[in-house]
Amino acid sequence: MFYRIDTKSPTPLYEQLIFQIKELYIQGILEPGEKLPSIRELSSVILVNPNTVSKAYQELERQGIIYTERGRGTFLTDNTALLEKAPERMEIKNQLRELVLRSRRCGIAKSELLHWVETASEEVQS
Amino acid sequence: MFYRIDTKSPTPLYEQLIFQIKELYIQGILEPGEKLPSIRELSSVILVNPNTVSKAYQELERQGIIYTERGRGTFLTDNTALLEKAPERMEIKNQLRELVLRSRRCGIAKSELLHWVETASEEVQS
Amino acid sequence: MFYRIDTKSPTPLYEQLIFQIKELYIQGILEPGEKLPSIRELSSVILVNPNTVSKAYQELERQGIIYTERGRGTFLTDNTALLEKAPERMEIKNQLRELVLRSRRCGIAKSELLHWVETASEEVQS
Amino acid sequence: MFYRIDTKSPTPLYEQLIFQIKELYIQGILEPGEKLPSIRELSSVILVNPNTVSKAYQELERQGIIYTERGRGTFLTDNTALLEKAPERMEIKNQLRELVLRSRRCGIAKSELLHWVETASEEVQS
DNA sequence: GTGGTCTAGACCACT
DNA sequence: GTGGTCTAGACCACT
Repeated sequence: MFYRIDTKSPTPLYEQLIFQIKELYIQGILEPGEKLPSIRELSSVILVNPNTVSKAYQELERQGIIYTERGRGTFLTDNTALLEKAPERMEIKNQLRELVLRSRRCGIAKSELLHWVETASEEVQS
Repeated sequence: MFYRIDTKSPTPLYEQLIFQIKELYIQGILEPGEKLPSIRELSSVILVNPNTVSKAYQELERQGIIYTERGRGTFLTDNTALLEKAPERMEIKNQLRELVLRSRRCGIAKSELLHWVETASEEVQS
Repeated sequence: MFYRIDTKSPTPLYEQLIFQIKELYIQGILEPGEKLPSIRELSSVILVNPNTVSKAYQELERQGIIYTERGRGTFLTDNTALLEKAPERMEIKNQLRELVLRSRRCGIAKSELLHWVETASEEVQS
Repeated sequence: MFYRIDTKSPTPLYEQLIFQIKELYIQGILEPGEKLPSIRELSSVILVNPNTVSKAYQELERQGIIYTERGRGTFLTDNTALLEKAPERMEIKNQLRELVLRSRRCGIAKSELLHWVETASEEVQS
């Protein structure tokens, strides 16, 4: 199975799930229209509380990545916007990794990088 | 005064203080050997509990940025290693800001960036 | 239960906890992967404020002895480096006790021993 | 001058003074009967509050190393017991330094050594 | 329930 | 006055 979460990571489990499903979708492993596993099924597979899976699905629905049909299940939308941006996402992700590497070499702590992302995000927002 | 914290930010107050003092030090506004305001003084200036300032000072001491003299106060060390890396720090910070901007344009959420920094950090560590 | 602290000792409570958990781990009484009691539980067992236990846990995490899973609890890492050094630690501890005994016989105060350890540590560091 | 104190050391200034005067006495640099500098004089030389010097002198007097004559000054006693134990003191000090070195090599923190000295002292006392 | 952060306030040793 | 430790208790996100 390709769903996997790391309970030791500082990233909340439900966010890990969100990122993973998005990633699988962008990489074409999951396709538009495809049915996702039910909350109970997925929670038993990845050994996580059903509430955690539910929270992830709700957020994905809010982002327009999935939709639910009462009684039938949860399905991936045909989100072309997201798919089109896949290459740029990849690039940003790689450049971020590059920066993390350089940071390590000059002794910048992870907490500092995270804080810089926070502050830059706030500036951009306003 | 140049110390300021933002109670609305998701970054913990004590971390904001750590980052700020480091930044002031790197920019040369605070100089090696200089005495920092006492815990009580600073806490009354920035309207924060003394324990919060204390936590920040203790972490800075752990990082070798400051040292304390019992009954006398807290002073900045002569941390040449940190000062020498100032330009590269600046550059990394700027490139990070650039990435945040680009991310915004293609709809990547802040939480996603934070998670990528987390995962990249873990990979680098091992 | 094996957790116990001495409020009359000059060693801070949180340090006593750190030393004790490390000791239990090294002696194999606590094992890698094992879950430590929750902060609230332990604090109620040893009659200490939760913040004090928290401080000890955070320092142990900094030392790589334990890790925390958000919302789940605190667990012992598989710190082989520490376990391998157990015999030498034991030996050093014993020889230290021997020196303390001899010191007592020729009227050397505890404070003097502590100071010698301090100064020797500083010399070694540089 | 041979009196020197280190304000950055975690050892209290008045204890540093005590240790230093004792050391100078044991090494024969200060001799029995010799007059020590007055509190005001010494405090101005080593740039320390007079109260700190006073506290050191009081403790040395309590230990029978010095005595004061009202209006004349402070003098070193003829403490043969202390002088006779000088070689063993030296040896213990050296062995302690050796242990500190070994500790460093197997990652034992200074705080741990200090704690072991504390606990061993308590055991011996009882 | 779990740990993380923060406040208010006390007490202590050292200067 | 200075930092260090500790308590009591609140609030938060995550599970």
